[in-house]
Amino acid sequence: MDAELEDVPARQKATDAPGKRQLMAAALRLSSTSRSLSSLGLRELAREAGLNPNTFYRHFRDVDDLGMALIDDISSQLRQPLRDLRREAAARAACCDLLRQPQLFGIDLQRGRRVTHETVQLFFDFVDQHPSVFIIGVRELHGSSPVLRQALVKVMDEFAEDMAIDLLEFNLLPDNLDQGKVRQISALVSHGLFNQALDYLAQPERKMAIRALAEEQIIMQFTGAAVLQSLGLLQLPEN
Amino acid sequence: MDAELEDVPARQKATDAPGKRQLMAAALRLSSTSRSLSSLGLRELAREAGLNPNTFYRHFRDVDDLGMALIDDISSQLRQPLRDLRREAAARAACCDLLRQPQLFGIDLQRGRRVTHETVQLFFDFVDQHPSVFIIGVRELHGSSPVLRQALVKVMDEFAEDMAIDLLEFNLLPDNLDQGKVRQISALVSHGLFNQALDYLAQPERKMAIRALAEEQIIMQFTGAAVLQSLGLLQLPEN
DNA sequence: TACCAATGTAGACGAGTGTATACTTGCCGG
DNA sequence: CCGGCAAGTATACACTCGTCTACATTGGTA
Repeated sequence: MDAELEDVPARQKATDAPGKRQLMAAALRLSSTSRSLSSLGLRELAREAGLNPNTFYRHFRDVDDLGMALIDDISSQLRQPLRDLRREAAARAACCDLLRQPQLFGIDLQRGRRVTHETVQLFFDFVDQHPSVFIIGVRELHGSSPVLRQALVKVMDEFAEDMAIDLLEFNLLPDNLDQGKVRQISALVSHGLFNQALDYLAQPERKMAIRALAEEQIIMQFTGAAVLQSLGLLQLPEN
Repeated sequence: MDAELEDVPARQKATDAPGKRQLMAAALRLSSTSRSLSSLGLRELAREAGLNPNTFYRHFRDVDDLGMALIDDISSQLRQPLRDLRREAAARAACCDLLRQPQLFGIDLQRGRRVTHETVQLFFDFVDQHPSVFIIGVRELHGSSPVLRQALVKVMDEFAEDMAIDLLEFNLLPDNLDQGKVRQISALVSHGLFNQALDYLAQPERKMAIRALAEEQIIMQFTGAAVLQSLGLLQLPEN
């Protein structure tokens, strides 16, 4: 039944009490198959974790509190690994062709497509390896708890921020696109990717198609942005 | 307190029993301020509607059933009006300049931007007038009930389909973009718009910025698609 | 050794929930 | 006028929920 495993690396969790870890794991398990985290009962969680209902009180104030702890955990599981992998991939793609060949409006399409491809594959591989994390994350991102929403938006924006930094560092975009605009477009791309993660997991038979679609969507956005910027027609709002 | 009103036009609802209407209205009211629809209690609904709990059984099997009825209603409230408004706007934008001036890769940027602008304004005006509908819709779109999810995806895809038809009819895209690709891009745009509707409602102070951002995102996508297609570099998956 | 804080358990309380059965009311066709 | 039917109500039962108070076990530390 439980073939996921989802090896929880337990960075700082090692210092946490076992009950706390079990409760968080139970929340992840339940919310991926059952309903949204906010609607999970304190007792339901404890039952799934094989603990006494009152043990919950020892570690969390309420379910939202557990949600925040879970998001902190998710964030630390996601950000650094994904970032490392992406930088590695970008470097790999960059070293293969030392000569930049900007074909179009200052954008090097071949290299951009290769980096995009690697990034997208990386992202969805990660989704495949941590399905519950993304299911609960995207669910709560559109859920009813403002606290969790805000925390998750922050996670996504950090991801976008990392992406923007890489894009600038590896000169993947035309020079006339300033930092702010790169950041905004990265945010759009990031939001898009996370949203598609749910469809990706819900429709295993379309996995490859969704990957390709996401990839093409990103290419379209960056190409469009570069072209419009070159023509002086890009009108992004300041905030 | 309840300054929304959201004048429910009640197309076919007029034939429905008053209790049924009250229950659906209550669901809309509750799920926009409180939690997700799936986690609403049968009794909670009835209480909000000022009815006996058992009245619920007269009209619905369970909460998901009510959700489906609600979505049917939402769909009929949304599709035709939005479509009419959009066609009207497109016609208005088209008649102003009879001469097409394809500036770039077969795309008429000025006209495209104008139509996009009108469409986006229309859409978000609609969101402003029916906030609860969009809150509950987007919530359940990422929610836990597969039935509701599927129904809502259908609504969004119908919206995309209408948009694609208009795009083709008004020749807003380069001729070399075949119907399938227009449909796919429309789907991407549609999904993007609906997803942004939640942020839009959650952050009233950023409403104008979100509108502008959505607009620019659409322009970027279509521009990118047109440019890539012209270069023979558009690689959308068949499905 | 004795204390103590952290962790987990036990049992019980009132409130709220989904559901079943049975009852009332208003309406409409014959 | 009457019988049936749909809509809504009343009451009751078993269950789950969040929370409270009290108790047991552990490990470290003074």
